[in-house]
Amino acid sequence: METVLIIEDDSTMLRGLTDNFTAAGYAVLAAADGEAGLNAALDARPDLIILDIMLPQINGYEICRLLRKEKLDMPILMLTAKGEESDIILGLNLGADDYVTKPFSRKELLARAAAFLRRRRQQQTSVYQFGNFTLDLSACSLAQDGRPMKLSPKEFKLLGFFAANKGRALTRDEILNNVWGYNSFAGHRSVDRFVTTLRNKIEPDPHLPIYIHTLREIGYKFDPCDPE
Amino acid sequence: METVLIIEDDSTMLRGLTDNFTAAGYAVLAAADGEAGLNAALDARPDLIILDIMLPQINGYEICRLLRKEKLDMPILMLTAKGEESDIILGLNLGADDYVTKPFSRKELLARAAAFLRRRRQQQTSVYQFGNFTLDLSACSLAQDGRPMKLSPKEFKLLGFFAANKGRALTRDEILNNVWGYNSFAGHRSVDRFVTTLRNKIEPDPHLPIYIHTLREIGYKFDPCDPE
DNA sequence: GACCAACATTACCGTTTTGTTACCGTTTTG
DNA sequence: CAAAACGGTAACAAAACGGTAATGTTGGTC
Repeated sequence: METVLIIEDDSTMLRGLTDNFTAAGYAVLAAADGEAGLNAALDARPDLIILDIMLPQINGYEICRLLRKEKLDMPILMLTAKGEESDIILGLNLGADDYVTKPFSRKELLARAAAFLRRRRQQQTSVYQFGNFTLDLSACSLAQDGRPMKLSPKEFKLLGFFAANKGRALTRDEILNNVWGYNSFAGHRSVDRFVTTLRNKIEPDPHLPIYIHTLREIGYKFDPCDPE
Repeated sequence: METVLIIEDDSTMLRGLTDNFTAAGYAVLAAADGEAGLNAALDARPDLIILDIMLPQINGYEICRLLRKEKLDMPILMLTAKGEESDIILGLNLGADDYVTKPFSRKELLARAAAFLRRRRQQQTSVYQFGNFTLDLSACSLAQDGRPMKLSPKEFKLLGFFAANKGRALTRDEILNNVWGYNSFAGHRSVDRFVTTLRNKIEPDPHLPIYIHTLREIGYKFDPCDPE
């Protein structure tokens, strides 16, 4: 889960923001002053920081500068009552990524935060782990214990579909439509054949599959946990 | 130099922004309507886009959506007269990175733009190392063990694109759009041919590539580590 | 014009992939 | 229990795919 660190001295505001972000599905770290915030950032390495400018002791600008000096490069979203142009520019120049002035809409703040996190997520690849296998869709690679394995295009697509639907019962028709495509003429048995070759490549014992399970009369189910 | 594309239909505003950005040391591409903007973006691949929402024909949201669909991931800074919260959220959800409402301070806009470009610059290197090769994009040079090698312009661009996307599976379409340009008529097989000539120049054994790997049915992957 | 380099396209060829079939053992059904 | 249904899988032929040499095209230089 993605973690958001909120550094804000106004306790009402802090509680409100915490509620907003937890409700939106983030893990929230809250800090009421600059020092606590700085330590939390260094310690927990959150994915995003919401940073109030007006703080006791160390102010927001200073925190921003220190974080960047420590080579922490998560996005920082600054929050302030001031609407002064020069403040905004100062903040952005110190390495902040965005600037929102109070009073602000909670929804807008959440949307801005989500935009940063989405961008970050885009940059990292989609990887599935199961057993001692690592399936990386964006790199188009499968590795067992770090050793790359060779799969044919269809085998790869099929395994990708399985991994994306872990634990779900999949009919042959569903599999055909998603892996082969809607206007493919491949017959049902083709699925079986590819399941066999996949099993031969990834199952420790292809006759007692622990990843790809057969569901009689239905189809198959990919479930690394399920021993049945 | 960094290129900023400004898409804005109000000619006074467009001229003003162009002046601001050129004065700040950027190369500026200006487009007065959505279609021109879209083509300019696809063609020139600017480092940042300033995008007005209210445009004739195609509106800003649509442009934003289309750009992201084409896998262009440069920062997009939206510009609008509307201050509606729902508009801002819509824009950010469509893949925009920032939102500034008119009237805005020129300095603030420049500062926000600079913040994005600074972040981008941090992330991207212009010198790539792989094997005993050194590829320097800004110097437009490739050297093996310090000895310079000659590459044709397209070979160079292709290798640069590979290096910038190390480890990622690249489809022929992606490669064509990024190396050949969006409105090139080059066919898919042209990619193959250039890969062959590149391999002949950089691979120890072109038949057993260790840098540029073929991904059947997909395209290619540049991965100096991956032996497969 | 002759020449040349860069580039796009084409055609041919070897290899890999893939859909199907057939046969077999197992499970379900009546 | 026997028949039927079902899935596993080896074998095979057709199709798809990528490597690459040859060919055509363009644009620049002498």
